[in-house]
Amino acid sequence: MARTTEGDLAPHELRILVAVADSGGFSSAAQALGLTQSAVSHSVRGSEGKIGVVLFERGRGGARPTPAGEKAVTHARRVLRLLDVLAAEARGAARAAGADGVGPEAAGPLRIAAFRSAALHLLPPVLQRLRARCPGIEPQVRIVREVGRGTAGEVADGRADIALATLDGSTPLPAGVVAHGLLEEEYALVHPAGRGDPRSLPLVDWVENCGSYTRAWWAAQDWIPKATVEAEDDGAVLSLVSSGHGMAIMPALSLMGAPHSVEITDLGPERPTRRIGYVTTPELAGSAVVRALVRELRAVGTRSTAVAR
Amino acid sequence: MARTTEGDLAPHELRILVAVADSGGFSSAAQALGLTQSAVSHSVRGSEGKIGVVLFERGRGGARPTPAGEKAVTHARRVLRLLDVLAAEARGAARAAGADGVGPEAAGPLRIAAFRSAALHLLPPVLQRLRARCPGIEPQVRIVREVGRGTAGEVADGRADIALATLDGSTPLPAGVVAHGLLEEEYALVHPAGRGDPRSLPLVDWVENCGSYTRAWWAAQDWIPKATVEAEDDGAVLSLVSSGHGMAIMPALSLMGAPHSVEITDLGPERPTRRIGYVTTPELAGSAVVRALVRELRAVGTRSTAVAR
DNA sequence: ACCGTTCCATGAGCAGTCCTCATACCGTGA
DNA sequence: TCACGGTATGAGGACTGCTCATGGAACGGT
Repeated sequence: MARTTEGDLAPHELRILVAVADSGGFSSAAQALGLTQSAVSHSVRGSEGKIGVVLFERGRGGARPTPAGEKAVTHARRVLRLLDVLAAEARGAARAAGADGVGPEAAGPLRIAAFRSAALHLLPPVLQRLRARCPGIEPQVRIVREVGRGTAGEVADGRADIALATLDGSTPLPAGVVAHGLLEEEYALVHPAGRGDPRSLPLVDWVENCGSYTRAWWAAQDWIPKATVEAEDDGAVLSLVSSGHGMAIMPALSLMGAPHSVEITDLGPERPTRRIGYVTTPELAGSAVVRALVRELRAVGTRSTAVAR
Repeated sequence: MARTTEGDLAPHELRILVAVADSGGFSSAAQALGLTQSAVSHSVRGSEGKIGVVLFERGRGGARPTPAGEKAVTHARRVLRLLDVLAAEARGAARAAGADGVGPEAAGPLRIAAFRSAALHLLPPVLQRLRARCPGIEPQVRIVREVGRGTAGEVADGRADIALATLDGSTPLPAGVVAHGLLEEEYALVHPAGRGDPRSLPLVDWVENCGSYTRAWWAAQDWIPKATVEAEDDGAVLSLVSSGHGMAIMPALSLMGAPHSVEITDLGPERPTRRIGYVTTPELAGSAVVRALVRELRAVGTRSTAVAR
């Protein structure tokens, strides 16, 4: 008799599944984990035996997850994270036995995914407060471009615990995550200082800038820019503008710390805005570390929503 | 250097932690798991070493979890359950590759906690539909008294996947669970048939009956019962009433299938109601088995909210 | 105060697990 | 055909996790 169910997958087996999915092959997964290709092959075969299902299609280019494999890898990431949380919260509970709520006892690594301007201008004060209040938390910030599934995708795939993301209604959230709004960020016009009418300059745009926020505003204007040039990211846009090569409509966070060679003008009461929020997984939303960060985000984020350097 | 973090806990270690917490001692846990007391002792010590925290206070009479141990055991139950779900969903995905949504491919055990009247009168048709649609799911219903943390506590502690609970605003939900409403259940007056004015009889109450639902209604009445007697549960209440020893204000579910020796009278437009909903953990909310049950709950629950035998 | 009971702790030894090394296999492109 | 990416597989060694046997500590009855 071929026993179909043999037992649960051990953490190291889960890690191997995740590594194979991430790296796209047994050999590269082995390298990433500091193991042998053979060990990975044996382990995956063993996991498949335990579940009773083929998890990866092996081929010339490596290994690709089957539908069952996709499910398994997604869950594997969550289980691994939950194991981390288990240890971290148990340690925290031991430190401050009895004290309830999110206090200094929250501890452990906290993986944050953020788009560039949030990581540069929104997170620093938040993390400073967090460090002061919960010294046991070790925040790890990873900058992710807000393209494709963006920062929220990192959370959905288990690569981050919480993401700072732009929440527009048009692009739907990945499945299995929850989002909450933090602040409404205002757009402003930025152009070279002391150069007269910025309308004569080309508009500089960048890939991550989601047009849906500003489209309505443009439609209400009685002029359109003569030309549009595309830059790598919002930092490059600002650099282009400051050197006099164009003007741009940029969100407040991207304009923090802008050089004095640019002028920032308010777009008036009808200015476009975009919604910034955080995204996390439901099972992490209740964990002490995530709750601690969210509290600081709320405390800091409610101010400084307007344009200011 | 004493390395504080050594690695993740393996499933068998988690199982041992849970068994120790459940059985209240190393020896009994060993017996329950078919292991030696020595193995349990070694394993727990190893887990404590990995986390870096004492998880159980040992003493005569057995072992009791420390606060850290409580957290660890709760998470352990969830991790173990998530591992089950991983395997079950991967198998399901392999069976119906590509088909999305909750279909017949959902499979595996589903642990349901319900209060008495819900288990007796609400669940049967739901489970019948569920069985027809998802034959692979094996529902396990456990009746839990709605006292203390009630059915929701079972979910919070990882002993159930989903709970049917009464959602009143007064008693807060345990941390780390999510709840959704299903139906508004109406209270009605039940009294012995053909006995004249029920107001002359004592009011029968029972422990699980949360007074907060009916308090406002009682305050609006121009009479109060002469006496109140307490019964074990709603079944006992109904039995007392049917044998002529009193009258009661009971929710609709408890009155389904009431004998003809009792008379049920509507309390009018201002009648009290209580909210019935389900409670689950965030990480299970997206799983196929839970989603399948919730869909049937919604389908069945939206009817039959009024009193009817 | 003694003993018996009932817990948990600890050390030694054995069995199974998991990793590595070496090698075989398979499909592709020059 | 050969070289070159990939994975599969078999044998052996280190390690882990279990059991057995024994020790220690705390209580209760006498």
